[in-house]
Amino acid sequence: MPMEEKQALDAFGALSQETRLQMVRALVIAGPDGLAAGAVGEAVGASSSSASFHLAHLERAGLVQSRRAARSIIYSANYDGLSGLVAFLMQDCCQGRPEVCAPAAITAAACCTPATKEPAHV
Amino acid sequence: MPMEEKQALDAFGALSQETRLQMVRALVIAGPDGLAAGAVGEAVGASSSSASFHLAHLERAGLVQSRRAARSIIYSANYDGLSGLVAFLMQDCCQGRPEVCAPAAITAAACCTPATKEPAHV
DNA sequence: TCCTCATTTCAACGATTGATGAGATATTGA
DNA sequence: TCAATATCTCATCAATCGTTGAAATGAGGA
Repeated sequence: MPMEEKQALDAFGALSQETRLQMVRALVIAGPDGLAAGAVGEAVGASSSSASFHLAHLERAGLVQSRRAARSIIYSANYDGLSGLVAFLMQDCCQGRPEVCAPAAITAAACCTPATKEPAHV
Repeated sequence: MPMEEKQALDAFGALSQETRLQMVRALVIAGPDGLAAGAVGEAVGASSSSASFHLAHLERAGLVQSRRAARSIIYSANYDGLSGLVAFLMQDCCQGRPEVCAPAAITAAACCTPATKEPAHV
């Protein structure tokens, strides 16, 4: 199910900024355990204030989520949000045009290790 | 092959604006024949000046392309650019994480009419 | 050539964005 | 309770963005 347009606009806006794109990458790589806000900031070379600003932006956009752990706030990638954005891009924005979706399907199959998941041939 | 990061940032920025997102939709629906600049502007309710501004932005981002036809300039969706962006999102940004790619693969399979294209089981 | 249509370019403006540093808030441990 | 740590919030400021209307460009038809 594709995400709502408003949320998709926010998500695109969130990913259109270099610092935030790097943050998403770092958090995706970190996996479900996530990283503390400070660690994310350090990973992308942002001040604590700037890191907080951008992480809040990403959270508002539904691309990451946070939880408190002791003194730290741990951020982690929101996989639903990310895959929802991919789905939006293919379905809603690109209207399911085979010219867009077919190459995307090939990419998906190639990049997410077909062995992990059956092809889901609908 | 994923697009370059700089271009992806531009593309995300281009899609983060309502008028431009609607323009892309209109052009994807219009298909390879495209629409004249004026028609795109009318479709999304933008002045000629504003339409020109946003179409130029989309073209810079590699999401649409233009050609002249008589007095009109015809814009059309750049399917390579769009599918490249989907690929970037899955591969580069999301690092090929199955949590992101698997749902995306299902979406791709479901939305682009599997009958049109073999599953490309790589 | 002159006129008209379609589009782009330009300058001005208000609104939004991102960076910075200071200060506030929340949690832990002594 | 007090001090230390981790993070967030706030105010400020420069830069970028999007809109508007007027003027410039470019192509086609009389």
